[in-house]
Amino acid sequence: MAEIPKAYEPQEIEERWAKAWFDEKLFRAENSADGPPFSIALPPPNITGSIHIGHMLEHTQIDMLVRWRRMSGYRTLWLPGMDHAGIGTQFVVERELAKEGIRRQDLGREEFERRIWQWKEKSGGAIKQQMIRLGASCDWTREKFTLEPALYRAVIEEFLRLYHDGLIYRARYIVNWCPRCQTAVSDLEVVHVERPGHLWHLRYPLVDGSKGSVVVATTRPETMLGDTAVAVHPDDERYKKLVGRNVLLPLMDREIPVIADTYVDREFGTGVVKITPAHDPNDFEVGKRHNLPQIDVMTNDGRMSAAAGKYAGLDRFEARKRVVEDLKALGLLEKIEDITHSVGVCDRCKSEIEPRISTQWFCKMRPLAEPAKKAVIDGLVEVVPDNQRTILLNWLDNIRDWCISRQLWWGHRIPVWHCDNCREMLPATDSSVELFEGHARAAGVPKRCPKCGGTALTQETDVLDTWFSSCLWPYSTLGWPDDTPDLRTFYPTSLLISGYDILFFWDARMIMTGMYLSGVRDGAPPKTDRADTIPFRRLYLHSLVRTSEGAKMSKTKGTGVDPLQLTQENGTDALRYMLASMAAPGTDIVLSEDRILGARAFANKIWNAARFLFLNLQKLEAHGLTIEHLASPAHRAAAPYRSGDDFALPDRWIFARAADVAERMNDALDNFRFHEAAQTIYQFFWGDFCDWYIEWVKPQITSAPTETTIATWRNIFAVLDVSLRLLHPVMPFLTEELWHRLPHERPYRSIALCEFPRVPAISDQHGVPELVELLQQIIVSARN
RNA sequence: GGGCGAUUAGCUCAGUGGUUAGAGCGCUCGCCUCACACGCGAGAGGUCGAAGGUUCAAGUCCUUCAUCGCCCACCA
Repeated sequence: MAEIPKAYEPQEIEERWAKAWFDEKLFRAENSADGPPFSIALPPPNITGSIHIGHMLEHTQIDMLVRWRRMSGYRTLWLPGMDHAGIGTQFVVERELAKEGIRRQDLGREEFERRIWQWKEKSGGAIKQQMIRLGASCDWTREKFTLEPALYRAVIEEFLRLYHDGLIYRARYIVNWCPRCQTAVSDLEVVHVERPGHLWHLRYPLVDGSKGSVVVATTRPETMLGDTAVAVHPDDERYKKLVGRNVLLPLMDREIPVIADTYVDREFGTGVVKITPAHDPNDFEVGKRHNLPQIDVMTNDGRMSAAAGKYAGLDRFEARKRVVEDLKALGLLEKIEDITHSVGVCDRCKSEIEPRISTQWFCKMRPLAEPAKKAVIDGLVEVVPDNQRTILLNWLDNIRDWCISRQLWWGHRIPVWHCDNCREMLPATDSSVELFEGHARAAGVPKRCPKCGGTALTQETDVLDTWFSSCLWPYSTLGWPDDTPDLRTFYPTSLLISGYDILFFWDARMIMTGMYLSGVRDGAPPKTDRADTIPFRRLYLHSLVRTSEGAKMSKTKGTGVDPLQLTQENGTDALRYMLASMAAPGTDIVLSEDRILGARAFANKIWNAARFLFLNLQKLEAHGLTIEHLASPAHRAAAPYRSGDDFALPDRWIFARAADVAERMNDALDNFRFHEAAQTIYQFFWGDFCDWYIEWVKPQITSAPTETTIATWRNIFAVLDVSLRLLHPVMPFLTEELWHRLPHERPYRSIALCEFPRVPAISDQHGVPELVELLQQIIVSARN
């Protein structure tokens, strides 16, 4: 095999195998062994661009486990797909359109949706190609997309069940409003950043003709235009006499009452709080208790509304400046304090979030959270690392209702119709969908209003939060709500691997909706085994790849690393190995150039060890010895071989080591210790097999054949074979290439369908490792 | 304001109470030895963040503190 290059050149090999695996549908679940099912749903990447290094870390870990299970005899399904990612995708497509000077409003809803579908084809296609190229052993015949008809139907089914059970309601409430995205977002989509700001102290005069006044403090002075009261603590002696009287709201010249409410902290500031029910969650509650008017002084795009009087039309930050200036001119600006405070910004576009009253759809979470909490406490879903379990339980304990409506154009449209005549709300009659311009929409359209008989019905324009559909993923992808063979075979999935950053967004909601939709109700016994209602039996939260400053990798910040470029330079297997070797549970990863180079050297080492064997074997062909004589599948399976009456010490040792390594790798992989699995096989292959075993047997395999030589040759090929199979989950391409250079019984397909090594080949190992270690020490001193 | 994690060799990191704390990279010395210089052989390098405590035994368990990072939280 003189054609074996001296240095491992991964590009051509990887591309060839990636294509072959895909074309042959090698990882279709039906191709797996007939053993117990093992299933994983891919956390669907957002179709907002392409794969980044964080995806690659996640996919490497999933793929290692999936390949390992598949090789260990499980009927294995790794189901891939993509998420439509409502707000995220709409954001990037709007940004693309902006380059052409187009706003989505210019296009209208339908045309804009068409543009996004085009984008989806492009981005989704790119992600799929990248995953294939990076060796993800998914069953692409089962690929899914959250907006495709079957999954659209699942979402409507979910909505209707929750709606009819009274868990989904529509209400006017304070929500997090993003003026850039012009939609409400959930609490989880607001990120808090510490920023320098000001606390403005404003003086509101009493209207009783006295010169008296109260001073309130605010970080958002422009909201004072919507104040409808000031509040003091009922037991605050300083202000008791003011309660029930009025102050004059400056700039608006509106009389507003002084009210008493225990919400006020007497110790903070002056002990007087301005109350703006339409722009602050606490004030909203206070306002409800005291029947205060709610004055929304802003518009959807973050400008001041008509209710803001002469400030109407101004941008909210411009209005802030003007309000402060005007108050100062009136002598009502008591003081300005410099503070740093936490500002909520939109997770997606980083604009400042405006707490604002708005009519939205909500999902009651307490009834969903309680059974989930109990299940986690009872250990029905194993959470790894364990400390994440506490974090999850804490969150479930403090859960609040979920704002599920979004004022977007991209997503599952809420399946409710409004009667144009009487405003009655009519949910879809069933969860069926129909195709419109090639894409799904709700088909269970109500025909007439049962209340007024009107037939002019208009569907709700809001769409659902992306996570409302994502949380069905492990079962909607298997055919739910239908009872399909896939659902019966592969559900609940065996494992969920996700980043801990989406524990609340996704993982927790999957547990909650999974249990609920399976019929688990708080206080009522479930129809099936409770564990079978949880979408996954184990939950592994993997680390995040961070920059050296600790920030998350981010494309928008330019700190994202393109894994394709790194794989071009170093090879996919090397990058996979590097990521695996750093993936210790519970600790985030900072990429290191050195570690990548080390992994690349390892790939090259494996290549050259094999090359050495094949080159020397060639020399033996003159003696009539072929690889079939030495390394046929039967020969490899029958190893180890005796040299004469007994096993040679090196043989005995290397097989013992191999068995030990196999055992440790099985254990490591079963416990998500990817780094240990990677380092164990590294140490074995390089430190034991190359540095010692090959060196020891070199004299025999480089000289003319004898019986001992042949036994040695057979053993060495058997060890190579075992090594390749042990390595395969982490370095699939290289091992596939080398494995195909060994002889096989036809038909043969892939090392990926071979058995993962498990059992020791030589049982009698008393004292061998110790003896060899002693020998190695003697040899080392001799070298000195 | 709560919670979590990190702190170990020059660097990046492993270390599941038990002999002299490990790896890779880097460094020093010697090698292009007919698989590999992405390599081979031999080395140097650590009071395991600080202080207490538990234990026959602590990098590992407990307490306090420091520094860094992350998450959660409606105090204007």
